[in-house]
Amino acid sequence: MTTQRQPGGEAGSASRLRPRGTAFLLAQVGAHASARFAERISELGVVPADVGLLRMVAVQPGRSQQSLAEELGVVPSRVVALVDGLERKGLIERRRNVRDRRNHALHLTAEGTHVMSEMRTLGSAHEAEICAALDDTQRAQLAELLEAIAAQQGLTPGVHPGYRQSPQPAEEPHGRPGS
Amino acid sequence: MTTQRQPGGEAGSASRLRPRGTAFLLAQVGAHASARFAERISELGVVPADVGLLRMVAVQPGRSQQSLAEELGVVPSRVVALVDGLERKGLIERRRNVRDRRNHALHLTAEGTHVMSEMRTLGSAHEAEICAALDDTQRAQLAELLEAIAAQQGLTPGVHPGYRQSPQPAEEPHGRPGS
DNA sequence: TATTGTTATACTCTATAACTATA
DNA sequence: TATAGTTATAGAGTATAACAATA
Repeated sequence: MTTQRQPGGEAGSASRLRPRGTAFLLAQVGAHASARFAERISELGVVPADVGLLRMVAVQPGRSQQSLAEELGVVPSRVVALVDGLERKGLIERRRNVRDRRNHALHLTAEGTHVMSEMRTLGSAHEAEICAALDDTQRAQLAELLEAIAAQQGLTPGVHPGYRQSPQPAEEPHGRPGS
Repeated sequence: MTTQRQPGGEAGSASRLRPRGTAFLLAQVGAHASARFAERISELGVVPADVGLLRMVAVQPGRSQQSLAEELGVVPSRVVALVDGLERKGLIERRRNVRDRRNHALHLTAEGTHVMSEMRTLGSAHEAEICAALDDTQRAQLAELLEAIAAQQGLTPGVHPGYRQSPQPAEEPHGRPGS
């Protein structure tokens, strides 16, 4: 079937045999990795969007919802929905800040801490699965290249762009399936 | 912009110690690439989901909706919606198959062909933007590593997993004894 | 009866805006 | 008046299932 070669090789005449660009490969493999990760964590009862929020609260307990919204790049009401879900599942709890009672300080519950630990285990398995095709040297190489791109593109470390609220273009409805 | 602040920088030793996994980086950079691509093509009046379908019809004119649904991994009704949109935009047309009148043969219009050509230009610019941090050798290296992963993971060349209908459990059925 | 495509419908996700309670 | 959070609402995206036309 398609002869996949490095870009920069011979410019394919037939679009059928034209090698996929690196950017497409990134999107394709990245979406696959996301989907597989989502599958894995579903057994913990959480969705991908929960994970980043949980980790932020774990790293910095007592954070306000506002600050999370800002760092994740979503509107506050979205954080409400996410925290609602996590609270319902018993992984997180809201505590009124005594100094400013408008503020909700977020903390992991014992169960939440446990889930975070489980998540680390799943994360390792996930990592192994996705990189199964590569040896250690290649993995290091890949990580280095990706980090260079991430830095140059101005991505926030640890924050998945899926959180970012899509700027609604004037004309076309936008959108984007998987990612 | 080169060095992004780590959330909880000074205090969050835990997240500092352990660099993001390669799988996460893949998901992050991949989602970013997808989002930027979506932004770019929006000026052509199409969304990412349109692109794969357009390309398939371009490569193999006269295809049935059924065959597209199968290859993309979506339900037929989804193809109806996509083709509806593309037909409304004047990029594609349905022609009744004379032999089997149940069948709709899909073809690009002149405008559709033009848009495909524009898309190739945008694609090159996109590629250059995403890989701006890398030199030619590194780009080749990256493509090679990604192709190895894609092949080992069984991804269909040229098909973005975002199409695939994934059993998305969404917000995990309540009642899940999270305690 | 089986197959291609379509319509009707429902459900999830997520942003906007109005609202509450503090300050 | 300003801020943290919440609720109400609306729109896009996408699957399921019933349906129509054709074979």
